[in-house]
Amino acid sequence: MPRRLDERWSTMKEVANLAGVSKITVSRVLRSPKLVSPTTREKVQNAISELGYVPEAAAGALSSGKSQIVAANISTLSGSIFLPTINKLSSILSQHGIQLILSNSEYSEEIEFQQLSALIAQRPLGLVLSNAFNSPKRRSMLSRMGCKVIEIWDLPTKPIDYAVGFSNFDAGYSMTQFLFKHCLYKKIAFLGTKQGFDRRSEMRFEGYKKFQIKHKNQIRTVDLNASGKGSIYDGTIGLNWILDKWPDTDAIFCSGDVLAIGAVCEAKRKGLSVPKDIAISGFGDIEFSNGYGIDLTTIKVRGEEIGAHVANIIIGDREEDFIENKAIDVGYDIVRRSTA
Amino acid sequence: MPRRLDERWSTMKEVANLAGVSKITVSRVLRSPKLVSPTTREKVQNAISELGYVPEAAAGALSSGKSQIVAANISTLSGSIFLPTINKLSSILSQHGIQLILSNSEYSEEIEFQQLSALIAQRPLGLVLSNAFNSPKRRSMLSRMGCKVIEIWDLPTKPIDYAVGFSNFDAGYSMTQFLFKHCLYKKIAFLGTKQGFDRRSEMRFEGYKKFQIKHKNQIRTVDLNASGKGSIYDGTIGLNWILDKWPDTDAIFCSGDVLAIGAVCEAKRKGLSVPKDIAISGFGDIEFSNGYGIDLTTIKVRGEEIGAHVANIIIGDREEDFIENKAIDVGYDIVRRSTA
DNA sequence: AACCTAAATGGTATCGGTATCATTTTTACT
DNA sequence: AGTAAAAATGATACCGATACCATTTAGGTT
Repeated sequence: MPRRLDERWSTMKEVANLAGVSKITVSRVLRSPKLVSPTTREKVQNAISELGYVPEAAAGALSSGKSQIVAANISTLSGSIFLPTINKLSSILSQHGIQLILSNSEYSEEIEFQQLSALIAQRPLGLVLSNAFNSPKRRSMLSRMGCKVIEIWDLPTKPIDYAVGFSNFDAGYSMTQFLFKHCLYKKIAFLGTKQGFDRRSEMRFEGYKKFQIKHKNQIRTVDLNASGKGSIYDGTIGLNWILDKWPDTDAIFCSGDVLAIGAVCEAKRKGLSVPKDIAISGFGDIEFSNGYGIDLTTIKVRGEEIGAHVANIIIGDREEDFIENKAIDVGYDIVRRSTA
Repeated sequence: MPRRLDERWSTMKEVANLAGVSKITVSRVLRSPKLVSPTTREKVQNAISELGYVPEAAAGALSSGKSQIVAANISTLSGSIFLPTINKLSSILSQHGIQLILSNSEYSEEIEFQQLSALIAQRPLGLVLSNAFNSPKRRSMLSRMGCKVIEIWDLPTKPIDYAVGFSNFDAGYSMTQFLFKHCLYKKIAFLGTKQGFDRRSEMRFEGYKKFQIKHKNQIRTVDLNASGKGSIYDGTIGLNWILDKWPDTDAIFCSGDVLAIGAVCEAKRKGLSVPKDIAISGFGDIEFSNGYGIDLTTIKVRGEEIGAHVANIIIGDREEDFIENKAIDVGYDIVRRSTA
């Protein structure tokens, strides 16, 4: 009894019949046309377009054991920080007929785990993660993945498989150093998430801390965890908290541009001059950081480049190239504009 | 000869053996646990966790004829306008074990067509489109989809299947009316894409035009097509072009918030007072529109609500509810802040 | 012409699940 | 207790492609 409820799409068999060949030949025309004679190829292609045949990915995946899917789990879509990466990745992959499955993990750990299972169910070619998942349960799942696991936007000391990013620790250290040594601010505070939600932000904080300790500077930071994830509003609050606690602060290093924009705005609202009264720097160099009055001093990250590298890893056949090059450092730039 | 190159994942058969049941029972435990006795269910669940079994989506999809995938093709990821919608959609779907495939169509028409084919190959449960695809070839493909086609962020007169959005035409008309009748600006210009790239923007322009014609007002607009897609920079240029051409313009309705922010900024840079010398309004109410100094008058769109509706349409079993309700209007709000 | 190699094509099993129907076991009721 | 209905479980075929091996055809050589 036929189970095809949906008769809309013709099958490879039907194409084969119309073209007067066997279905394996149709398969060859689609996957390795060079093995098929030009005459046959044309017959088959005519049949394909006549029937409007589109092969069913699930069948191909099952049969070949390889899906045409890449899964990306990023910590958040809002905030736009990952957009250039995702955009670029998706563009390149789609040119190779590979689809990108996107999921975000603004969830409890349990649900996150379910999500991971759901992604594994797709048996993707690659799994792109923006968060270092380090719980043993996760690591064990990931190491069994059987596909390329690519961690992005950071450089873990021990990548599961591949990593494309830069050192958030170094970035935090560099910016603090830049503010201290180059811009000559002496009482620098850090504003941003320091634990839990965003590990990359944590690492930037650690970089800040290291520099401050090394130079025997006071560590000035407030806890934003409860309130927020780096919104503009968080920036306005954070600035006030810091200035309340340490009124002589002369620079604030914000762990994200959005926070920084909020802080700049709030400083101006309070009648403070930026950077004369208080210098502010950010991280990310999102579109809004430059132009229209804000003109933020920040750290520019090459998000698109990360996406392109990830795509190459997934598509690349010459895996040997990466034997010792599992971690790609795309670096970052400190961009000095007018806020610091 | 076994073809399972990847022996990492155990199969349903292996789970069944370990639990001492048939594999169809394992399938039932996963898909309709109520049909299985509690005792058996537990045995099976133990086997599943012992083996770390994760079912293979491709096999299920092939066998059942239903994938657990929804495909979304949106015109652009950058610009962040669709983010709340995608975010919400993805969240709800993932709670139901459905994966979201994302592709963006910043491509030539031909490649776009290939993309559509690639999406069809996945036999998705639903196809979400942010652009009204109207070429006959596309429509014929889409009508054969055999899945729910959902157009978002606009309300086409004849939806292919479903539509969730609002009338961009009305929004354009309303904002113009608001500026004219409520705010009493008399020489209103429109700044934005008027053809080609973004149909929704076109429709807002048409709304503007209709109001202006009806009230015998002059239509003031410049062609941004060549230069841009609505960046901040486009806003700065656009403002100048408009003021060069019609120096007595007293209000500019920008077809997007980012453009509007650019325009506000440029106006201030030129020493103009906003809104006294020139009023500016936007569209979208993105996060950056409010707060920190910009405080833009704009049209607020309920992007998340759109995502939620889309998810309900896809998940909803009670299809009857939608017999005559194929188009859901989520509306919009004009938000008056300080720039107009 | 005979023969050999390479190119082109086909037959069959199989991937890992689910649909369908059949069978067994349990429950409920006269 | 006997029997019908319901619940639980299983056997088998099948979804639509590809892998593997076998076979046919074309092309070139001596």
